[in-house]
Amino acid sequence: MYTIKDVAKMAGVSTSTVSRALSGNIPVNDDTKKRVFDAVKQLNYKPNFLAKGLKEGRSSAIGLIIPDIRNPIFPALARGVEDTARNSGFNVIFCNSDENIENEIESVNMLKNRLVDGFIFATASVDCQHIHQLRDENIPVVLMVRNIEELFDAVVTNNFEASYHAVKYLIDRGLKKIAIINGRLNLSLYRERYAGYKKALEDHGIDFSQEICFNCSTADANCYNIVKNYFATHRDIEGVFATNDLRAIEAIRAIKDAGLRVPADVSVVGFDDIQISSLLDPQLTTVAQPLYEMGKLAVEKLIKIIDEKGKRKQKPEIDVVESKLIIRNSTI
Amino acid sequence: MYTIKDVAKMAGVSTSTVSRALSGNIPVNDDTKKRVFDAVKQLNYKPNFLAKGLKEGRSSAIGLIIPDIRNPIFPALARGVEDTARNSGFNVIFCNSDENIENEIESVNMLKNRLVDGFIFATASVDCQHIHQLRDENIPVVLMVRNIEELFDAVVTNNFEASYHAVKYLIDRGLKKIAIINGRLNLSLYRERYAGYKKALEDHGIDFSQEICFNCSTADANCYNIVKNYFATHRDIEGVFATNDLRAIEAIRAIKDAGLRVPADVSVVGFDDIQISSLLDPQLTTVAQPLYEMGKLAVEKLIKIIDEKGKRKQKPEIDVVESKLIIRNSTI
DNA sequence: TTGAAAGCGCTAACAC
DNA sequence: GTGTTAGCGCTTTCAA
Repeated sequence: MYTIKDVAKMAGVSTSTVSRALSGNIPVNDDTKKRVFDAVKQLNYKPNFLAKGLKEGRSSAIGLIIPDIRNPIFPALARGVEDTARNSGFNVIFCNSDENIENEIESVNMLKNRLVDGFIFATASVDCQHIHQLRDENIPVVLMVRNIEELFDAVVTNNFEASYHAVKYLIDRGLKKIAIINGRLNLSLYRERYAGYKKALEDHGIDFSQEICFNCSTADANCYNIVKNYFATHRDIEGVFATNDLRAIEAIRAIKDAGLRVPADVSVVGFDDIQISSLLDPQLTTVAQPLYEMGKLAVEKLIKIIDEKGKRKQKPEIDVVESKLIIRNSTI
Repeated sequence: MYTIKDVAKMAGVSTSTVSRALSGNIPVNDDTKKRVFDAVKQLNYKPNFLAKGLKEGRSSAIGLIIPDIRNPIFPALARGVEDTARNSGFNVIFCNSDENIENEIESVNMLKNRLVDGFIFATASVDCQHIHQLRDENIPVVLMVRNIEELFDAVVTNNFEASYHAVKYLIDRGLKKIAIINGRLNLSLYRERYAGYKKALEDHGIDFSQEICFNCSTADANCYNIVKNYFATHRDIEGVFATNDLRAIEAIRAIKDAGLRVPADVSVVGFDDIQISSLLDPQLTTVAQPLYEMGKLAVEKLIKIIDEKGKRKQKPEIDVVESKLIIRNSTI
């Protein structure tokens, strides 16, 4: 590995001239510039990011903190993040938190020691002092997918409207008794989806019934049993709005195993459009979130904040992207 | 952010003493050690990894280079990598290559500039000069999932045996005409799976027929059409061995759409046991790779090499882990 | 057992 | 337009 000194020596200039020539935006004589570039090429010189980072107090790296990359919505987000970061010269260090605040704090601390230039979080809502602290230390933060009380910059989807339209779609198809399978209601995204469901019922004169609001908040695995148990004694539900695709898939299995057909007897709508949803039988009608795009937007937002650093930030901005209903075969 | 100087001042010692106390393995007077730790705690001092890395020529970070995190086998691997790396004090910087050698080289160069301590690759086989070069520069490398000619340390699965047993299982169930859906045969893992298939047929006196060796190497999407076209004019295949789950899922859809039943008319076996495979209808019989474990092993191997650095490595070691057939409902 | 000092590779005043 | 120099925060000789 050659250093800037080697380049300087070969080009017959000082290291600062090399530094300036390489930076691009500081005037350097064309002739010396050429000599520098020749030397760089000949030695295949690559600047040491650690030295640069140490000097500048920044690292051209961002931290990505998500619950678990194995959860099918995160790969696309992560990919959007990585592509976009790379295009701007950033690397991404990724950490899984398992929704555990201790893990999250540990990761944040490690990444702070690395002088990452900013953080992207998809995190649980409760307990976010560590994020507040980042803000207080003037370290850029953007939340993704999961919003916390409008306190931070964020990129989220229009959960309320998307859910409203998904449920409205079922209603428009003539269905009246429509169940919802909720997720963890301490996440705002699930509260919003729940609210969209209720509002759609209300706007179309359908009574809301707590009895058919299923709760699969703990682990997705339970969803199958909850739905199956219900159908063991009731056959009245015509439609199911599942607040994510995994729950929709579980529900479909449960409905089938209860001896009913999807969509002939029961229509099912999911949320997320994870990769597998189009491969199922029946293919899942679901709300597609632009996950890759959200990751991209989150990084763009973060980099803007990084570049503006110093100027004290005003009110946080929440970017809302549009999710759209993809109609496939799990609904009549 | 406090620095080692602040700690030194508060503890009334020199920075070198702080450094020694913190390092743990250099003798420091118990009393001064205590004063140092007190100061560290009081200031909540965290060492700057960039400075440490610059000095030591290492960064406590590893590079993870995979084709695409959205490919369902990679999240579990990545999770295994991250968990294990973190437990040893390493962060992981992840890069998607899209199987593109240019991207891969670019990522490698960026990460080298960051002085990552080692690389984990899941990469295509052709053209691996950049990996050779890493080795020549004495930068630790471990391959994962995809092996290249036994040239590098690697963690792979027993593709040949696992495929052999999967096909043997179909044969044992009384099936004779068994097709295979191959992947890109320039990847050794697919060549091995193909070889396992052939050997199983041969050992059980079944003629091999090129006509029912389907090739879905370009894009998984074609798989549906290839299979459907075949079944449009033939009804003779009793079993299908798909060399990954996505192809198995496509095949099942194609078989169903051709008016046949799975598994009553055609049994289908997949490979990988991606998350969704147990949620399908029918649930997929498939070969489960211990993906998380493989990621874990790859990191353990890498860290061992990092720790041994300097000692010139001998022959590369290939760790082979066992994949196992999971019998579910897509086979009779 | 401890401190002073050099230096990892880079950038940015500051001089000229 | 360019060189000299200091210094980012850390570790590690070298002396004491």
